[in-house]
Amino acid sequence: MLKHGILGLLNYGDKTGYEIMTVFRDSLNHFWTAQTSQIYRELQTMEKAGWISERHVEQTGKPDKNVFSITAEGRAELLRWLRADNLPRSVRDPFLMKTFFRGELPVEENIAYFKTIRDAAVFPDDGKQATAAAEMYQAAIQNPEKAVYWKLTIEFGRMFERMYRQWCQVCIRELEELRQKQTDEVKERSI
Amino acid sequence: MLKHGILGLLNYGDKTGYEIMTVFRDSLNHFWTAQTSQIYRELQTMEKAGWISERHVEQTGKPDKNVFSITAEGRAELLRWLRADNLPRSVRDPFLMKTFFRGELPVEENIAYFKTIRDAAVFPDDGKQATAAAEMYQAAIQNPEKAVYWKLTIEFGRMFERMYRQWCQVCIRELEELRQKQTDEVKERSI
DNA sequence: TGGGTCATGTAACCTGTTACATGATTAG
DNA sequence: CTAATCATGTAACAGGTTACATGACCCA
Repeated sequence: MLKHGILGLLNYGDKTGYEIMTVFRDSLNHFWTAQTSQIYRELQTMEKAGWISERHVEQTGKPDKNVFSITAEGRAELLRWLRADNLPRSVRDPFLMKTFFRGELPVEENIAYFKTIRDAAVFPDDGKQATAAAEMYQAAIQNPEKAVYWKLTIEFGRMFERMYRQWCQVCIRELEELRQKQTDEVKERSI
Repeated sequence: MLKHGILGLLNYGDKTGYEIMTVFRDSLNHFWTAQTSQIYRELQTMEKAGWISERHVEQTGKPDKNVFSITAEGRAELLRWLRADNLPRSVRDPFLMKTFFRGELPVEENIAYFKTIRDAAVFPDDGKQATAAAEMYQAAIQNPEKAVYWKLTIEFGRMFERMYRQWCQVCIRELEELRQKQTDEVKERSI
C-alpha cells in the first residue's frame, strides 16, 4: 500500500525520504500514516524493483541527501495499481470490535463513553489543515486539476466524521432506552 | 486485535478454533475477518499467556477437538482492553489512497468508476444476514441485552454504506463539472 | 543552551494474508 | 458419487509499529 502512495508522490516530482515523510504527515495523514523507518525500507525495495531511481546530492550547511525519481516502470506500475482490484472492502475497524463486546461493561459507563467520542474531534479542524496543504501543493505542480481528487478525499473525511457523530447519537439513544428498561425491572421486582 | 475478539467470544462460552472461525465468518465479517491459520496461531499464544485454557475432547463419528475456555486472567485482560485506548483513530483506507492519485487517469474513466462503486453493495443485504446471526446468538447466551451492542455495529455498517454512496454522488458531481470545464477549454482554443 | 528542522537509517516485533496439507462423516 | 461440514494445523511472506541511533545547523 505505502509503496504505491510513495510512487504517486514521486510521480508529482522527485523527493527525498524526508520530504515524503513530511507530505504524509501534513496532508495524507487523514487516511494513511507512514513512519520514516517504513519509508526508507520501502524506497530500498522499490529501487531494487526498478520502480524508482536514486541519486546522491551533496549539500553544504545541511546533511547530504538521496533524491528519488520515478522510472517508466514505476509509472506503469502506478497506473496498473490505480486500475486494479477496485471495489472497496467493507470496514475493518478495531473500534467496532470493542463496541461489539461493550456489553461486558455497565450501560452507564458506555453511555458516557459514546458521549465522549461524539464530542471528540475524529477529523480535527473539519479538514481545514488538510485543505490548506492541498492548496499549497496544488500551486507547486503543473496540473492543478489533480487537486480535485485530493479535495474529494478530504470531503470523505468530513462526511465520515459527521456519520460517526450521528452513529454515536444512535448508540446513546439505544443505551438510554436499555437503561430505562433495567430501572423499570428493578422497580417491578421491589414491588 | 484478533486476540481480543477471540477473548470476547470465549467469554460468551467455550469454543473450538473451528467454532470461532464460523462466528467470524457469519456475524463479525462486516468489520473483521479471520483465517483459521491466524486463529489457531493466536490460540496458542493466548494459551501461553494464560488468558485461555485448552482441553482435549474425544469424539466418535467426528474428528477429536480442542475446546478453549477463558480464564480469570483472560477476563481481566478483556476488561482492560475494553477500557483502554478509547478514542477511535481516523480512517485508514487503501481505497482513499487510490482516489487521491486518480488524477492520473482520464476524468471519464473516473466518473464511470465512481458510478460502479456507488451501485455495488459494500454492505451486502443491508445487514440482514448479520442481524439474523445476531438474533440466533442472542437466544444462545444467558444475557440477551448484549445483543444491543451487536446490533449497533450492524447499524454502523448500514450508516457507513449510506455515507459511502452519498460520497460517490459528490465525486461524480465534482468530476462532471471538471469534465465540463475541460470541454469548454477545448472549444475556446479552437475558436 | 535547548529545541526544531533537515537527514539518514537498523532491528525486532506484531499482525494479517496466501498457499498448502490432511481426513472422516453425512446429506443430497 | 460428490459436495459440504467438522476439525486441525504449518510455512512463508507482506506490511505496519516501536524502539533505538546519529548528527549538524539555526534560531530564540
